[in-house]
Amino acid sequence: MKTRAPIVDTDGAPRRVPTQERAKKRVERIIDAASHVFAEQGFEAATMEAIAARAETSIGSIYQFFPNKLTLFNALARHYHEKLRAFFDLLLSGPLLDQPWADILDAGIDAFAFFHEQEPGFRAVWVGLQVTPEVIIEGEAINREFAKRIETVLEAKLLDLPATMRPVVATMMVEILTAMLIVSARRPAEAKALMTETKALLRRYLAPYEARARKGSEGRRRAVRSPR
Amino acid sequence: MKTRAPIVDTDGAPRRVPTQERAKKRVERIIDAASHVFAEQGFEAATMEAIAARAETSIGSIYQFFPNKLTLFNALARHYHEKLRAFFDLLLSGPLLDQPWADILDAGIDAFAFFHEQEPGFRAVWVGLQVTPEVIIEGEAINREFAKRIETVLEAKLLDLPATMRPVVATMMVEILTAMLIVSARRPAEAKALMTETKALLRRYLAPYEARARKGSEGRRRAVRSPR
DNA sequence: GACGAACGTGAGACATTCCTCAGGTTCGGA
DNA sequence: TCCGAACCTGAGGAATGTCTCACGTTCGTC
Repeated sequence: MKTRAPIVDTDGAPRRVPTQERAKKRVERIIDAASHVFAEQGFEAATMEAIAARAETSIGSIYQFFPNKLTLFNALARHYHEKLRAFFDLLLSGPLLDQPWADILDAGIDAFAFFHEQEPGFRAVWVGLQVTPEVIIEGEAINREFAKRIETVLEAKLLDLPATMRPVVATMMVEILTAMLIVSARRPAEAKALMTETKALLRRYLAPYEARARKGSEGRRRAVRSPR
Repeated sequence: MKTRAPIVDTDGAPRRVPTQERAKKRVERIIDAASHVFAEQGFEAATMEAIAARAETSIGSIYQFFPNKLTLFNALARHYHEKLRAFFDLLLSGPLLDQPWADILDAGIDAFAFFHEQEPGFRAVWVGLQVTPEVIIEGEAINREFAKRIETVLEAKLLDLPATMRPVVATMMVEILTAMLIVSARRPAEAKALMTETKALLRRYLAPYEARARKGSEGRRRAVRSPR
């Protein structure tokens, strides 16, 4: 009989949780290796053996902590989602929010692009690229969360954007930025031009929603706007 | 899900070409079945057996005409590319080109969206979704070709858009439209709103490039350039 | 130092898939 | 009707992947 010590529910399958420092380090190495291999090969093509080799450990070790391949991938996804959350908390809690909306937009795009190319496995996680449907659903959640954050900025900065439209506009921003970052990654030569255009495009898209001082009275009703 | 044997695109591999009517019909059935299975499962998850079953034939028959899985997929891609080409030839040779640019844009988006949701396997082919890197490269080609076509429309209609910027702008249009169609497919409830926004977004993006009556030269209508 | 728990290993059980091929069937021209 | 070519079939070869498990090692505690 074997009482498998600390047992935890990792996506449904029971697996050991690392308690010793040694094991924690190993799990870290596995996640790091996985991020590279998944990024380079895609989910399907990536093999557990390749990940084990890159982590300089054995397959068995991986299965000590991750019950299966998909769980490992999801762990990786969660890992990046945490990082991204922290990243944006930092970004939006800084002095950036006092800037004009167009500057926030540019800075946000730059920041996201930076994160995008900085983290190896991030793209494999963020996009549902080369991945099973299950994972795409997982990815959807963070997309929506990201959009929600953008909504709060929209609310604060684009006073002429009706509240009911905020979700759609935020979704557009997230999806378009994501798409263009992927395209940029596929075409390094055009990447810079494409990102510049993306900024211009989003600016023009959002411009009509900026509450600006209008001279004279028009027949159209104005959105409520708070004094600043 | 798993790739046991090497998947290589041996387009030059010796394979029988169907001569009898019976075989032609079979090939058609295989392609049709493949389009459904690939669309539903993705490239990796789709199995040749599933395709054979759906085509109501045997695995052996598929291999009579297609040397391997990737070649079958590429044949499917070519199949859709043909269709898409014809579709756009029709669209751009019609009376549409005499309309204002914004109307062409809307009509083009609608048409593409229609094609997108009409053809089952098209999305699997158009997007490199759930597919090996080899196939993404293949898909890039048609993306660029599509962009090239858009460039000619830009040239004719958006006279204030510098020639040097046309490639970038056309690429933006293709990639953004594609991305939004994929998102729409993932979120049916929001699809309509997203497509409406996509139109608005692209209009605002392109608006500055419209040659409009400027002070001094008022009254002269926008010139519609004759085709080369 | 002793000892149990946690940890690490990797050969191999098991599963799945791509693709082949030998043998049978159908077609079409003579 | 005959016959060769085209066609069709599906069991199985070969390859490769996921995941297990029995056994060996290291750690933490007393």
